[in-house]
Amino acid sequence: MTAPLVAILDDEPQIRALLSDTLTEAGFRTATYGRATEFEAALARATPDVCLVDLGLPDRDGLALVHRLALESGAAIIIISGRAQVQDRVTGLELGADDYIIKPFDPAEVVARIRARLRQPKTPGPSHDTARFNGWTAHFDRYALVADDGTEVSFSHAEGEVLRLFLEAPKRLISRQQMQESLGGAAGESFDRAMDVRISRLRTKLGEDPKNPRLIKTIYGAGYIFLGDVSWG
Amino acid sequence: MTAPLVAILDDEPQIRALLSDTLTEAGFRTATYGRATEFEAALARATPDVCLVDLGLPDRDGLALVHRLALESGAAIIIISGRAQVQDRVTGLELGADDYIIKPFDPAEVVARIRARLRQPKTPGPSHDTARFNGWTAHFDRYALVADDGTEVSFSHAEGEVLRLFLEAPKRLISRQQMQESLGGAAGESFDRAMDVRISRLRTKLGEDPKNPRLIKTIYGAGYIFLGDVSWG
DNA sequence: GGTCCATGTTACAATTCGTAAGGATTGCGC
DNA sequence: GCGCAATCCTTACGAATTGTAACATGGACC
Repeated sequence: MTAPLVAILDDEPQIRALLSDTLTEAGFRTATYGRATEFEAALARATPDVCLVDLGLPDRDGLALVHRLALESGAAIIIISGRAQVQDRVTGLELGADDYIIKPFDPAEVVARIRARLRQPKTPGPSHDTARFNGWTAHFDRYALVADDGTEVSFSHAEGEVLRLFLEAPKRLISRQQMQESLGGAAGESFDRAMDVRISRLRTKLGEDPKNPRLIKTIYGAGYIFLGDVSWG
Repeated sequence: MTAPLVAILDDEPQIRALLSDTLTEAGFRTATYGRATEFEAALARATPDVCLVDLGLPDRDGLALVHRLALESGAAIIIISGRAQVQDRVTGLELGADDYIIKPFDPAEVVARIRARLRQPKTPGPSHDTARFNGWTAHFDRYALVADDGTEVSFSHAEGEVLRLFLEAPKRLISRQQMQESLGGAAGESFDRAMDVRISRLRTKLGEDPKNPRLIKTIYGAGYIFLGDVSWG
């Protein structure tokens, strides 16, 4: 009976240290991450029982990450955020978070709320895993893209990873390295053109004009950016 | 599929009315109680899915009631209290409450937090031996699959193991390794194609189109995923 | 213009998966 | 024990996917 593992995702080192210390003291194992890509790469190996997620991440839309976690991971998800508006809390919870704690927080309460989550059995209920954008609807559970006119294109796992990365951080620059970390998993030496191929294939499935891509834009020397108005549902 | 029942226990009629109205609007059934004795008497008849409990009750120690509920009832327990000290929250949660909301509260957040609790399954439910999904009913006690039109297909023990694994985690990715561990038990060296065969046979029994399986999807390089709306009975 | 280098695309090979066929094992009835 | 049937694993080969290599394209800079 190993101690439950709590993953901590926050970009502020001080918060990470505070949470990690408190939770270790309370008898949990902890793993801390400062960036979403780092966190996601680790998810493939270790599966935490609880995830503490800060919404103000530099490299990813935090809510989209929460949504994905809720669907794919069996872990309980607790948002810790400085955004204290009721609307923030409601959307966070609706997207699949199990609890929402407001900064500044009391460590004792965090521990109590984690324990409350661990008392419950796992297995989050099934829900849809879809995102709409510019005439398309991506069904990640079915691995299919459905156009508004009804035509359906299926995509593979590798293509879905790329697509998901884009949809989780729309209108934001994604550097090549970031992408490699999120996808390849194996951290960084072997120069990889595999990603280009993935993107190429995804582009053709989206019906992009190679000369003038509207959705997936290449920023020469920097990375990629996904233009498109995404709404998860 | 009846709406979830939310029990509301608060001594202030105004709060009761506010909560009841909001929750009814949100699609829940509600039952309101002003005193603990009244509430406890009702528990014998109706079993609510969620209990909203105010701690400041005139006729009973609220925390003791929460503790008893947590032990005896399968319902999710949410405390709504004016006592805002961290210590209050911690003890409330430690005693078995699943959430703690501070007065004054925003009704929308209450709804969101109730929904978050309901997303979790109340019972792990391995005791049940039948499950319905997408036009089929699986009878694990009889090793038979019954279609809605009455046709019956029997399945073997090995096939049943796979089917049960899928039905217990619908719409979730099940990695190949996970499956081997759950089924074969044989610790990790000889990678088997046996599992593929099991799944293949199960697919044909479910009448899946090999080119386009709708229920059991293969995720190349990752595992399998069972799509389908499962309800155990 | 020309050159360099990042990126797009295509073709091919390696890996992974599906399924049919055969054989091993188990259980049952005689 | 023997025959038979059911179940399940293994083997073998075809199909799908994915990464790699090779080549083509196009921007940046002079």
